Amino acid sequence: MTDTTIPNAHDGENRPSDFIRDIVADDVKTGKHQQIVTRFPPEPNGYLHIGHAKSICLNFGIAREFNGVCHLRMDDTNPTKEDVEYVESITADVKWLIAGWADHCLGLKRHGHAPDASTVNGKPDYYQPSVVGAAAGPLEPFYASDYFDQIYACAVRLIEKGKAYVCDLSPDDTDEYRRNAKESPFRGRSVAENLDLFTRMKAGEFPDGTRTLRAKIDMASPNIWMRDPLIYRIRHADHHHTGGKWCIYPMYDFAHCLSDYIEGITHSICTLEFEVHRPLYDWILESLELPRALPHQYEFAKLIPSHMIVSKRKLIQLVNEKVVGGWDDPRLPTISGIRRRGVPAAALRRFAIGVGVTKFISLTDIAVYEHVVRDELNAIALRRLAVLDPIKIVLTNIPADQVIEVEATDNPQDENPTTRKVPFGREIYIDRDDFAEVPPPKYFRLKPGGEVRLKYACIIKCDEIVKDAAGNLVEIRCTADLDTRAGGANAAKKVKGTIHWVSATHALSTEVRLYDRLFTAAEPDADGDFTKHLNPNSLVVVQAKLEPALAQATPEQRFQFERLGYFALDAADSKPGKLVFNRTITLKDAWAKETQKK
RNA sequence: UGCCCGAUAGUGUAAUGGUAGCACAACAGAUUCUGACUCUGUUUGUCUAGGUUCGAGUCCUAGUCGGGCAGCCA
Repeated sequence: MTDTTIPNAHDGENRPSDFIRDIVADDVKTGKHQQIVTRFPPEPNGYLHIGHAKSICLNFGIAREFNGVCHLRMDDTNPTKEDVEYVESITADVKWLIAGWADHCLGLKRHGHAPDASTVNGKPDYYQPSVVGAAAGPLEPFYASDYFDQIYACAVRLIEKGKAYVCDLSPDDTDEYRRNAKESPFRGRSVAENLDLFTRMKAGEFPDGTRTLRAKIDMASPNIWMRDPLIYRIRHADHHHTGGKWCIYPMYDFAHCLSDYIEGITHSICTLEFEVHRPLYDWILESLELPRALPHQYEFAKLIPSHMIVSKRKLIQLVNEKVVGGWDDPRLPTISGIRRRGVPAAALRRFAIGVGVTKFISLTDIAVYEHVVRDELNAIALRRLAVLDPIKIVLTNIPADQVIEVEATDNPQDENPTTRKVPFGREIYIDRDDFAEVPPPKYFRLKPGGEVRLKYACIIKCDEIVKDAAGNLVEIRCTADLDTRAGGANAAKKVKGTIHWVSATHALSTEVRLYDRLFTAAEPDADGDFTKHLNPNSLVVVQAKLEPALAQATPEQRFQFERLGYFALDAADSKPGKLVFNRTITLKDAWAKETQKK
């Protein structure tokens, strides 16, 4: 029972430790809670992005390490901004990210189940239980909007306690009064009058903006959020989840703490900007004199990755202005985009966990992200041969009708690697970069008169280059030393360079999308105009030549096109017989770095 | 301006009063049928000033710098 041993996080990480986990561990040790319950509460008004991934991994990670539960909850209290499209994408993205890692901690609720009402110690109580794992009947995420009845009842109770009042001040005046710590003239209304007015607000008697319900706290507080904050506003608008039932909606501060309480959340973890709201969070829950244990809010610094834009407003701008193809464009740091790009969930998790949890606002170098993506892919990607910018080579000593099958390793990182057969013959393609008519110093690929090894095949020697009338290189003629094949008499012969190739007669001609960073600046929005720093080469589409085995690629498979990078099938645009591959990320390239030095 | 929060190599993050570690990046080298991976080595750090203490990155005070909040958004 007092066993606080934390299982090692998977994904190659040691057990993470941070100030929030320390608090949770302490609460477990002192027996403060029977079970740890966290929550991930996105507002369904946009797609989830890499920053949310950190929050998801934190909340689900804690649930997972402490045998707890993490609720997925739509924080949907503003009907004018939210939409079911986002509910669906958010749910899918969360499930993808935690699959195989924290599925067993995902807390959902029975479809349509309303909070249980009861009386505990003479006090009214509401509780919405979660269901984890395989359950009878369909499950769905939690919705703050499912608690509108209960939240309304809490507002009424606050009025009855003399701790809330209906205010008729205009929006401008409300702001003005709060900034100047001046009490509203409606602050002294009687309980009866407040009750009557609030009932009529609910009934739809008043237009938007004419009245609000405000908590009566302390207009002299140095903390603005304690200066009689608004807890309900009038909004005659249909809600994506509750339809036309309501015309008043609770504000975040009122709805969030109550949603946490109703769901039995123990640790309510949010980002730093809510720190100043914490006294209000506590005030509401304490003022209501609720019978069960209260949740507590803890704040951490959100993830800010370099070379990316994660602001919802700016992401929407990129989508709406068609700078990218949609919310799931592989260049976007949305979880949908990252998935489509070919990044494994495990890599995103490793990054999201690896950046750590602190209260220090920092800029995380995208290189850290790129490193875990490469590292994860290196372990699982099937090696394949592909040529992105083909130039033809004729091996003059191999007959035109001869097909030689060579054996290629699927992944040398495996302990017992599997192999496949790759066809090889007289005409092949190599990448244009792998030949230099006038080679720079330390160039050890193919050059006139030089030798190079064709990966998995044999060493070839460049005899002659063929140009067209305009002087463009059209063909390279070489001789192949078949004795240098694996198992051959000269197999051990060393040459400095090894390059990739595909058989011209067997190659698949396929669209490959070469993605690169969307922004060239580390902080694209530092000067207020992130569009200025868009990378014009963030997407380059090529018609590539691929080895035939790639015809059987599936959307889940990850590939390393040898010496080039990691690639995955584009699940959205690939059709049978017409495949599309996305480059997830290039391999590290010491040669490119070397040539840039000059 | 008020209130709140923060500050450890280039970047991020450990050290919970007792040897300042780790990862990424960078650089040099080894290895290599991927200029990848792997391996070895190198450079670089406790914001400042006082104080408490045998001992301070850690505790206290002041300052400096950075950030958040001041929506009928979340």
